[in-house]
Parts: sequence; C-alpha cells; structure tokens
Amino acid sequence: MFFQVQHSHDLPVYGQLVRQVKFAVASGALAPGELIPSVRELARRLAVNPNTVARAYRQLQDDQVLDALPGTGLQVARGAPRRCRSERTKLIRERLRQVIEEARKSQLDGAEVRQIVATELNAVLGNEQPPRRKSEK
Amino acid sequence: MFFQVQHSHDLPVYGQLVRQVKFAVASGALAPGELIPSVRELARRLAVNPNTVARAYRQLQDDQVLDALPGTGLQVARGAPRRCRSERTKLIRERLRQVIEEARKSQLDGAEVRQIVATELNAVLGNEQPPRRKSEK
Amino acid sequence: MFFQVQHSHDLPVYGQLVRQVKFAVASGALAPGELIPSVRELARRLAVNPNTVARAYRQLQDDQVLDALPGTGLQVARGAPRRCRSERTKLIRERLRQVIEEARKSQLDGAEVRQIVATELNAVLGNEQPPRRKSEK
Amino acid sequence: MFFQVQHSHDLPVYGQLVRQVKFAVASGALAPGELIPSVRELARRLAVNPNTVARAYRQLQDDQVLDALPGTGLQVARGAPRRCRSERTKLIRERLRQVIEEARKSQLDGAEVRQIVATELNAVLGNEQPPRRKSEK
DNA sequence: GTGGTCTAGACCACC
DNA sequence: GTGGTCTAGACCACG
Repeated sequence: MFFQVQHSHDLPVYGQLVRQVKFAVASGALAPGELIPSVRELARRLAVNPNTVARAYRQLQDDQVLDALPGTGLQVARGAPRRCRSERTKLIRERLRQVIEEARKSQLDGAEVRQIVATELNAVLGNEQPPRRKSEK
Repeated sequence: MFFQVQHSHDLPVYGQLVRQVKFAVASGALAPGELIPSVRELARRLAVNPNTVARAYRQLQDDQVLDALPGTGLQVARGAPRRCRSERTKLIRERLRQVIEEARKSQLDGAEVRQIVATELNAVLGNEQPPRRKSEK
Repeated sequence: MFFQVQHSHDLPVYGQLVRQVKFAVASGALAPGELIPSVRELARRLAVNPNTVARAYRQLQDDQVLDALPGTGLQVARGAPRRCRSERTKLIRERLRQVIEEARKSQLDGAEVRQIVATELNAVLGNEQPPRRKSEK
Repeated sequence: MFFQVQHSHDLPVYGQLVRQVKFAVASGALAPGELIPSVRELARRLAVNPNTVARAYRQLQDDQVLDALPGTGLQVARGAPRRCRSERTKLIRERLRQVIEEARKSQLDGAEVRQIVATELNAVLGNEQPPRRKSEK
C-alpha cells in the first residue's frame, strides 16, 4: 500500500487519506478482510499527526468502508468494494454534470461545449476510439 | 441586474458574488463603463454583510473587472468582457480536465469514461447534434 | 438551551452533546434556522475542550442536523426535526427489541418477560391507562 | 458446551465469553462443580487470543461464578446458578428501565410508549397471552 | 501492540 | 467574531 499526502492542498490531509483508501478499495488493491496500516504506523510513514490519520479512519468507518477489530486493528469491510466503486462513479457523474451545466450557462452554446469536452477528452485519454452514436456509420 | 446568494453553499458568499459579476460581464448583461450597485445597496438587497460585498468588489478590482471612479462608484472596466470570457472558458477547461483525469485514474477504462461523458452531455444539452470527428466538412 | 455533560459516563462527551442537540431538535426546543451556541462559547460553559464540542457539531453536520453558515455559525437544518424524531423512535425500538430478545433467550418464559416489562412500565410511567387489546372490553 | 464469538460486535470478545458462561450456568447447562474448558483449549477452539479467554475467566472468578482448583482447572462455583439468574434479571430490568425512561423523555407520551412496547413485545414473543391487569383472578 | 477519547493550543478562511 | 484543520501528547479499553 502506497499512500502520500500533500500539505497546502485544497483537500485537507485527512480527506486525501479517505479518498486514497476508497480508491485502493475500489480498485481491488485493498480487499475485504485485509488489515490496513495502523494509525501510528501510517502517521509515522507520512510524517503526519496520528490524530489526522485516526480522523480519516474514523470517517471510513462511518462510511462502512472499514471495520474495527478492537485491539487488533481495522480491516476492509465486507461490501466495501461495491460501495466505493459506486460512490466513485456517482461523484464523477455529479462533478461532470456541474461543469457542463456551468459551461452551458456561460456564453457558450451547445456545440462549443461539445467541442471543448471532446478536446479535453482526447487530451487526457489519447485518441482511442470515441463512443459511436446510433445513426453514425 | 439580479444577484442572489445561497448560504450553506460550498462556494463562500463573496465568491458567489465575484462569479455572478464576471458572468454578467461575460454575457454582456453588464457593459464596460456601466456603474454597478454600491456596496451598501447590494448588501441591503441581498441581506448580506457589507464587508462581504466589499470583499467581492475588491477582488473584482484586483482582477481588473471593475474600475473605481473615486467619489462616484465602481464601473465595469474596459476589456473586462474579453477577460471574463477567456477566464471562464479557461476555468471550465481546467475543471473538465480534472474530472476526466480523476475518472481515468479510477477503475474506469477510456470507453467507460467516454460513455459517462456522453450521457451527461446529452442529459444537460439535450440531443442536439454532437460534434463530428474527421469526416466533418 | 441547557446542555450538560458527565465525564466518566459510558457515552463519550461528544456523543452526549450529539444526543442532546438531536433531542432538543426533535422536541422543538431548537427550530430550523435557529443558530446554536458557538463552539467556543459552549466549550466554555461546559468546561470542555473546544475540540470536543467541534467534534459533536461536525457529526451533527454529517447527520444533516446542522448547517454551516461560514463565518457566522451553525444553524439547525431544514428537515432536521423530522429526521431527529424518526431516528429517535427507531433507536428506541431497536434497543427495546434487543432487551426483550435477550430476556427471552434467558431462562425466562414469555409470561415472566411480560410481567417484568409491565412492572417497569408502570414504575416509569405511573399507573396511567395501559393500551387495550382488541378483545378487551 | 458450545461457545461462539463475533468480532466487530459492540460487546468485546471477552465480555461475550463472560455472558455466555453466565448464561450457561443460569440455564443449568453448566452445573456447580463441573470443570470448564482450559484457557488454551477454548482459545484454540474459538481462534481467539488466549489472553482474551484468560481475561474472561478472571472476571468470572471475580464474580464468584468460577472457582480455581489449583493445578486442575476452573470449576463452576457453588451458588453460581442462583447468582447468575438474579444478576441476569437485574441487568434486564435495568436496561429495560433505561430504554423506557429515555423514550419517556423524548417527545413521546405514555400511551405512545406503551404502544411501542406492546408492538415489540408481540414481535419477539409472538401473540402469547399478555399479563392481565387488575381483573385477573 | 491496537484504536478511541480528550485536552491544549496553533493557524486558516470567512463574515 | 465564526467554524475547520492540524499538531502534540495524555489516558483508556481491548487483544
């Protein structure tokens, strides 16, 4: 498991940890039942206060991504991968829709918005095949 | 000019004002040379602390969107529309790229990302014609 | 608003605060839109560390009982009374069922359980009229 | 004797063991003078840390439910069944009273509390005859 | 050893 | 003034 945090990031440190754990669970890098690094050890590795790590882990328990085994540690909860995956795509859809709606409310018309989206899509993904629309041949 | 603010919004109140003024300028609703509402009047209309409005106006002056006419008020600066428009599309491009990159780093592959983007695009814009690739004339 | 906390209670201090706020909201003592005491003031009044109060308030925001008005304070959220009331009766039902099930699994038979319940019910509520059963006249 | 423990339970593992032993004694499944499984053997059977079993047994000795036979093992103490039974109903009465008092302090009136209690009682016990009041002979 | 809670005090953004 | 975040260090229950 490789975690890293950036101070002076817009997302607070504890939030960065929450995201990274959820991402690791969603991608399968952390499997249900697996023990995650202890609060003290991760705090030492990241040079962060243990309370900050504890706060992240606490939120992950609230979100049912982690389970406590008292005196032993924290393990990835059953059902966590599904939860993390669906949360992830839901968040992405929401943020995407926000950006598009904002673009639409600007001075831009639909064609311009589609043009910008296509440009960025290709910039990030490279020129892999785009999804075809029905009537296209 | 109609402004409105929402408390309990993720963007702070003064930031909402900055955005709305820039949007109004970008769309032509506020033209260069036009006087905007005074700090006190806008604060009263929005039931907001005058300091909050003043802070928004200060930032708009820093961004060269507003000019001070000492003893008179604040006017929309020359060149502000162009600046606002380009800033707007630049911001949108940035946020769009962030979302796409994040989606890509998730468990999603390129095709799934394109699929999600296409879905949201059609949801917001309706089924207007999408931009053609290559074969366009 | 009157809050109080007990150290050396089985429920941690921050949890006692969460319960008391939810109870106050459920009972109408705190109405939606109303500002609650500031973190620092409540901490001073209860002779508790501000972080402890902050933690309680944070959880209440997570539970959508409170809304943040940045720079102003925290207000009771719209819909909070309904949420608090339903949560409260749900919790009570759960705990009640747990106790009854445990009693049943003991050496006690159904009649003894009913007898104990009736005794405690009258001890707490006084001898107000019990609920009638259909066939009763 | 069949014991079982659940990790991620609100009651710690050693407490679950204490309860199960007391329950077994109260119900007669374990009789005075009978030898209980050794720390090591029970720990192995339950896949639990021996310290945990030892801690449970230590508390059971403190509660005079078990007696040490030096060099031999632990036996159920004389008088233990009576103690376990009375402790059990005492605990149940306390918890029941707590729940009812809490319900009463909520927005609920006496009739509503009685209604909820009756519902849960029937849900757990089935519709066996409830205890009669006054007119009983 | 593990996590959970609390205290004390610092700095930040926002109004 | 407000809450939000982070650090530092203490004590507790649990295995």
